[in-house]
Amino acid sequence: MSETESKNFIELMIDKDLADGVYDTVCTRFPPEPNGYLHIGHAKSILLNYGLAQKYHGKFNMRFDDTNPTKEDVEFVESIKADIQWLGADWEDRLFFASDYFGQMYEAAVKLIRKGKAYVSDLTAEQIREYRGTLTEPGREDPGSKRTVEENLRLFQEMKDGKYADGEKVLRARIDMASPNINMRDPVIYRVSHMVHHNTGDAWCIYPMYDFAHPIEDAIEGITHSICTLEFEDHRPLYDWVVREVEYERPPRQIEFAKLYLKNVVTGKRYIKKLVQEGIVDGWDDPRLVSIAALRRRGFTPESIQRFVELCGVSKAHSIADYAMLEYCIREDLKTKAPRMMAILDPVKLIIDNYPQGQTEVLTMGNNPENEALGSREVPFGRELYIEREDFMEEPPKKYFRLFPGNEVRLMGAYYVTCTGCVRDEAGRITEVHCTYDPATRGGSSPDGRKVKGTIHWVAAETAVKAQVRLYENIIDEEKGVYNEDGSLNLNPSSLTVLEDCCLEPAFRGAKAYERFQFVRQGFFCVDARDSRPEALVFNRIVSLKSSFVLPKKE
RNA sequence: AGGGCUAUCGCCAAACGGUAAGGCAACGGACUCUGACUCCGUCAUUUCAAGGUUCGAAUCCUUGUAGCCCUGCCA
Repeated sequence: MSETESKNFIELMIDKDLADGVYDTVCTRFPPEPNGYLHIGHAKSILLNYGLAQKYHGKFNMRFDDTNPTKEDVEFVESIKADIQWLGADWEDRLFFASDYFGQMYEAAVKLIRKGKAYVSDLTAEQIREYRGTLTEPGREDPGSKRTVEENLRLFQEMKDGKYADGEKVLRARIDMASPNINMRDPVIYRVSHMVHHNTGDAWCIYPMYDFAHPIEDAIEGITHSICTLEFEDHRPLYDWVVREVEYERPPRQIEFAKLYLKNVVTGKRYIKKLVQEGIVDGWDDPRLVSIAALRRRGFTPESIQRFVELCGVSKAHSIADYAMLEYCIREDLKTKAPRMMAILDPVKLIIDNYPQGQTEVLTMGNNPENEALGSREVPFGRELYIEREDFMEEPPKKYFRLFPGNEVRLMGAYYVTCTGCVRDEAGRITEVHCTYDPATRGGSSPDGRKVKGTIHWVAAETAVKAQVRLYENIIDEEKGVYNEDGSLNLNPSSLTVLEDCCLEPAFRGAKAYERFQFVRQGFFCVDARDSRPEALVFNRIVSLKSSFVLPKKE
């Protein structure tokens, strides 16, 4: 529970800004481009920005950075909004679109032209690249740079009026063609693109570039701290140039932090798109992926992701978090929140020989021993049960406390049973395990106070819900990457395992997806919210088996 | 190579010149109606390296080394 009191470097910067009177409030934003689904990495940015606004009693804005219609789609704005809401970041009534500022951006560009700080270029994209120079050589002056203010004004107006084809002309900021920072070598700030924009339709045929648009968006909204990822560090001088030249008072400050990566997890849009296209996963929300939608479908809670992001911290060091940390967070969160029911994934029959033939009874079991508020449920019990195949061993190794001939264990919440042996088929496979029960131990405790070392879970055979269970493992890429260099897939096909003949207790039936979280001895399982087929319950393994759960090795 | 950034335990990450927090993972042990959970204990004489300044350095200086980012009319 004890939290680290130390502040991250962004908070320290904010503290200083506040102390120095640079700002007197804090306003942050999350500015995604609506061109794909959000993933766990975005969650860090969202929660960081939102959290900062909360902590400093400031504001958090939601803004779609939709300045490039060629890559964007409304499909994504809805999914992004839904994901952010689900994560718990509240933008209240401050949902913005960069495209709503196109008018102001245009005016800002005109202002720059008037100040002699921007000019229209006739160069082609290739020529601009040539003129830009290289990492070690300075660039050359653009011929368009010589134009007069009036000419630039006229040309830019004509660009806006649609006189030019895509690529025919661009507006460039006049900064320094010899700058060691290539972003400062007269960057293009407006391009012609005759496209229908999802928000502004065909109102515009010129669109601002990110480097020009973003600082203006931030300034218009009164953002104080514009937090972005490390790769934009080189753009900060340009960001500062724009807010200075457009003459905003109290310009926002850009601060960069390191992205969140997960070890061996695929987040690249390119790869995921390919996985979806090739049908290897069933969509952007396939539980094996780490998009927000996938994590949600898989049963992660917003709280668990908040916790995870918090645990990861914020810094400028490139880092890759262990998936184990994410698992820890969901385990912690679900531990007391989720009802726990019994499910047998690899069933073998357990027959209680001294339990009256035909008799059944109903036991009441608590849904979560750590949280009584979750109530209880009725669980049918009978002479024939299913137990986990691994809960019986004919010849147990040392420290094996479950069923073996002569040993007494507790059937969770039911009775003590003593194993008497097993039956095998011709192939030698165990088909039945036999035992006797002690009627005096109903409920799972003995009046004489004797103890048992093992407790196992079970499901009554007669009422068991037979299910096909799909266990998902992450799509991981071990070192080599998801795809080999030749484009072939490099994945472990076992990333999806289908278990047939699983047996679940009746309480599963009719439960809402969220309520179906379980412990099955060693893992959390969650019914896939998307799959409602009763005969094919879909589970996502959230916690993989740990070595300590594997049977002890024989010595 | 020009510029920018980063280097603290297997993984995150504190420390802001005063003598290396914490979490995850791992490993012991106790407890337990889920071999979970919980609890208790162990886990960096050392901070990329080498020098220097200082009573004192992860923190300052020097010189190296390694990794990441930048040559879109993407964001």
